[in-house]
Amino acid sequence: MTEPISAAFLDNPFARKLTAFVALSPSDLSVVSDLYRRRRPYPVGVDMIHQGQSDHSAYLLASGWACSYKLLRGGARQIVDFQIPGDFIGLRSVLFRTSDHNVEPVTPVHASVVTQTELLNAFSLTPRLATAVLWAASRDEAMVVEHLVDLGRRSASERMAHFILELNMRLRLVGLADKAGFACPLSQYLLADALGLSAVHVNRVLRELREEGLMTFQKGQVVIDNYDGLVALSSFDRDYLDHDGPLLA
Amino acid sequence: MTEPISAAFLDNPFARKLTAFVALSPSDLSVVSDLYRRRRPYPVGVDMIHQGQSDHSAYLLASGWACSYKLLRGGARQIVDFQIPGDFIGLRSVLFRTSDHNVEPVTPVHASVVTQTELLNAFSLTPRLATAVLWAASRDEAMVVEHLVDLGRRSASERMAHFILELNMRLRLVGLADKAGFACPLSQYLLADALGLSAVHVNRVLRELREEGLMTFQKGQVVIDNYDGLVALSSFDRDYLDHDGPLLA
DNA sequence: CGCCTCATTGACTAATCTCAAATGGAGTGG
DNA sequence: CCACTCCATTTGAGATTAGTCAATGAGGCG
Repeated sequence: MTEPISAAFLDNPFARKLTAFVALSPSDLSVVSDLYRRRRPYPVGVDMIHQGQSDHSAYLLASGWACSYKLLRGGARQIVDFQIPGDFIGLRSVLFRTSDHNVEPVTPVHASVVTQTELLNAFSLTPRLATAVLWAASRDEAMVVEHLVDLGRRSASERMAHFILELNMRLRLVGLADKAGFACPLSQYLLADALGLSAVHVNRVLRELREEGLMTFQKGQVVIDNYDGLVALSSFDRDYLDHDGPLLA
Repeated sequence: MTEPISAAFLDNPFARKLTAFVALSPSDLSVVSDLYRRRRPYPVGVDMIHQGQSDHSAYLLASGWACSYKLLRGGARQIVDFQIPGDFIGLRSVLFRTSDHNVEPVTPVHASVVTQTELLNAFSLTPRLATAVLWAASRDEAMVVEHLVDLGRRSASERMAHFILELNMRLRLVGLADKAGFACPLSQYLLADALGLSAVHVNRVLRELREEGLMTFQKGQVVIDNYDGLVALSSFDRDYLDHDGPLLA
């Protein structure tokens, strides 16, 4: 029941993302397509992964956005990362049992559950797929480190610019953005929790960037008015997003 | 040439750390001891791992402290993590090829180089050791996430308190600290680069914590005057430091 | 001694937060 | 269709946190 490769490629962001790194074989692609076909909806407001839970399943995000975050005493929260179509959710919690944070949908989401057994099974059957998945995991890790640098050493507007550029690169990989902009369902509160700012200040920063002709984020749409300007402002260096792959396979 | 286990345990921080997680067999311990015996000195001021380098070797830190960091345009730097005796340096760069940051000694260091081949070899020969090492890697990752939360959502004094408590827990695991304090070779500049603060503000925060009877950091010595007070201030939760182990082995 | 680096402190400045209020859809019930 | 509510966005004013600049001290070392 293998579909034509081009079809799997077109509507399956996961296949699209992974093939950007390794040339997957038809049998690899059919595993991916099987997973993709199994997707179910998850509503906003219900955690997909909850801090400290023992059920270590992972998800393959087919459509919609999610975020992983930690809550602090006092109600504050820090968003560690956003997940977009094609991303693995909770991969580390399956590989490493590190589910010390929550994951919840930002928009209504379609995702396929992957159990630990299935994943390890798929790894032994399709080593190239395993390689590709581990590559994706190491890329995620590099993004967390870069996020840490953002919070520690960049100003609010640099952070915002850097964040938007990173998101843009990630979305382009799955065909959901181009250099001119993309649809973005994140509220200013979500941006604030990710960038370590207050929502009020996020609003001011967005206005500032708009008035300087760099980018416009309104009504769920990011328009990049001056790409090079944003790159210069945030000293964005895309290297960390397309490094070499993993060795363990 | 296997040494008595107690000897390996006592002067080898790496064995000490790993045995806190899995009971290593005599043959596991002899592998660890062999590595430990191979250690060489590395002076302060010379990078052990340099951003973008292609030689993907890792180090086992036997004595001294190191730090991994990223540099920004403009000279600012962000320290991602400190490495203390018993820690792996650049483990991820061997497993994942993610050497997108620098590592340099903070004090004169003794460490053993581990090549990729050796590591993978040791993994297949001593699976329990592999399990233990991957556990350590996933713990490191949890620390990076917690560090990110620090920078994004905690005030300067909360950050400092949290940092000191985490360091304390880590050092206790290798017998270099107890609940009352520890020797700490970090300058206020290093603390600043790790905590995303200016050195001047680090100094003020330390004074404040001292005056409030919480902790005293002077002359390379951290004295914890009020442990519970620090825990309360920083909402420190040690769970992320002793979670369950990895599944891949 | 002279030269470092690190720690300490004060005075001032800049970035960001908090509080508060106004605006503007989008949906909902009547 | 209108009144109403809810929620995200927007803006202003003032408070707070943390940064910058500058000067001084204290210890280590050739």
